[in-house]
Amino acid sequence: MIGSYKGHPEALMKNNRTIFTVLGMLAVKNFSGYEIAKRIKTTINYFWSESEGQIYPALAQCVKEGLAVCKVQPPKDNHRTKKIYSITAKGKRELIAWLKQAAKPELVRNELLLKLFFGANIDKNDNMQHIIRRQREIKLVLADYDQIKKNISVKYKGSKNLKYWLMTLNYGIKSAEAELVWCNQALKMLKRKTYTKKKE
Amino acid sequence: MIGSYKGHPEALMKNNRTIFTVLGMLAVKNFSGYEIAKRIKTTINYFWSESEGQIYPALAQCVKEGLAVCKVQPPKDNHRTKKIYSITAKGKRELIAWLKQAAKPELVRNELLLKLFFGANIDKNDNMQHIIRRQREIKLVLADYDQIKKNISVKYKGSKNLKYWLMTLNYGIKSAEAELVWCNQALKMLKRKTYTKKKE
DNA sequence: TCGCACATGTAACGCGTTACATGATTAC
DNA sequence: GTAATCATGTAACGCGTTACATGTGCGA
Repeated sequence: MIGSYKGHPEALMKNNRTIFTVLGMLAVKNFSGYEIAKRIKTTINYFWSESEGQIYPALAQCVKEGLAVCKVQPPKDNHRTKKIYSITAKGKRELIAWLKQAAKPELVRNELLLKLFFGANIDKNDNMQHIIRRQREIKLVLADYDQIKKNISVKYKGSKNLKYWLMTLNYGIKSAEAELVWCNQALKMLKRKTYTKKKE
Repeated sequence: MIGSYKGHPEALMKNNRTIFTVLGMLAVKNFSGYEIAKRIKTTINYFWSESEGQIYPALAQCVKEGLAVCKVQPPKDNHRTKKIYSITAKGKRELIAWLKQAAKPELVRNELLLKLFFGANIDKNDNMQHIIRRQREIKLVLADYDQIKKNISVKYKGSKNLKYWLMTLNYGIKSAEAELVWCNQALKMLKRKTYTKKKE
C-alpha cells in the first residue's frame, strides 16, 4: 500500500474522469500539464472543468500506470523546463474502452432553480432580478460560443475532430437558447398579477 | 475550537446549500428528515438532490443554530418515533436573506458531451449509440414532467407556491426539449459521410 | 419468506476547488 | 512597479455519495 491510496489501481481509474480527460487531450497531440489546463479552459469549459490541482496528479498517475510517458524539455527561450506528456498505446486503448462505455447520467445542480422553487418566500421583484441576471449571462455565453464556432471552423477545417467539437458546441448553443426562451416565459409569468388564497 | 470544526458558525452556513434546501422545505410545512428526503426526491430532484447522509446532519445543524426546532412525535400506528422539525423566525429570516442573494453560476459537468468531444477516437456508431441512449432517457423524463405538471396543477391549485413550482418545472421541460432537438441534429450530423484529411 | 417502505443516523471515502509555494519573463 | 502569463506541484478542506447499522410493519 503506497501512501494513502487503497484498493486496486484499476478501481481508481474506472471512475477518475480527470484521467480520461487528459488522455483525450493527449490523443490529439502532446501537451504539458499547464497546456492541458489551458486547453480545457478554452475548449470544453462550458461542459467540463478540471483544476490544476487535479490535472498534475492525474498526469503523474497516468505515467505510473503506463498510460502516458513524460519527456522533460530543457528550458527554451529562457523559460522553465516543461514536462511534455504523450499517450501510450495502452493509454489509447483505455481511452477508447472508456469512450465506448455509456456515460453516467449527471446529477444536475442548479442553484438558480432552487431559489426560484422557494420563490414564494420573497418578493416577486427579487425573483425577477435572478432571472434578468441569468438572461444577461446567457447572452454573453452565446456571443462567446459564436466566436468559438467561427474560430474552430476555420482553424480545424479538415480535421476529423471538428465534427465532434462542433457537435458539443451546438449542445451549448441549443441549451443556452432554450434557457433564454424560458427566461422570457418565466418573467412574463411573474409579471402577471395573481390573486390566490393561502394554502399549503 | 470544538471538534474538527473551524471558523465561524456563519461561515459554514453561508455556503451550505443543504441547510437552505431543508429550510425551504420547512417553510412550506413541518416535516421529518425522512419526509424531507422523500419530498426532495419527488419534487426538485430534476435540478437538485440531497442524500440522507446530508439531510440529517443539516437538520441537527439547523436546531443547533436556532433555525429550526425539533419535536419528537411518539409512535403512532405502531410506527417508530418521528422527529418533526419546524422552521423558526430566525430560520425564515436566514432563508429569505439567502434567497435574495444572487445564485452562483454552476460548474456544469456533462460526461456525455465529454465522450462526444473525444468521439473521433471511436467508431461513428458508438457515438451514435450514446446519443440514442440519451434520446430515450429524455423521452422518459419528459413524460414524467408532464405527469408532475398535471398532478401539482390540481393538488396545489390556489397555492402561492404553484406558480414557482411550475416555473422551475418548465425549465426542465424546455431544456429536455432542446436536448431532444440537439440529439436529432447530432445524429444527422454523424450520419453524413465526410471525407477528411488527417490534421491535428 | 423476502423485500420494500418507514425512520434515523454515522462512517468512510472520493471528487473537486482554493490557496499556497516558488520563480522566471513579459507587457503596461 | 505591478500585474499577468508561463510552469509545476502540494495541502487543506468542504461537498456529496454510498454503505452500513438498526429495527418495525406490511404486502406479495
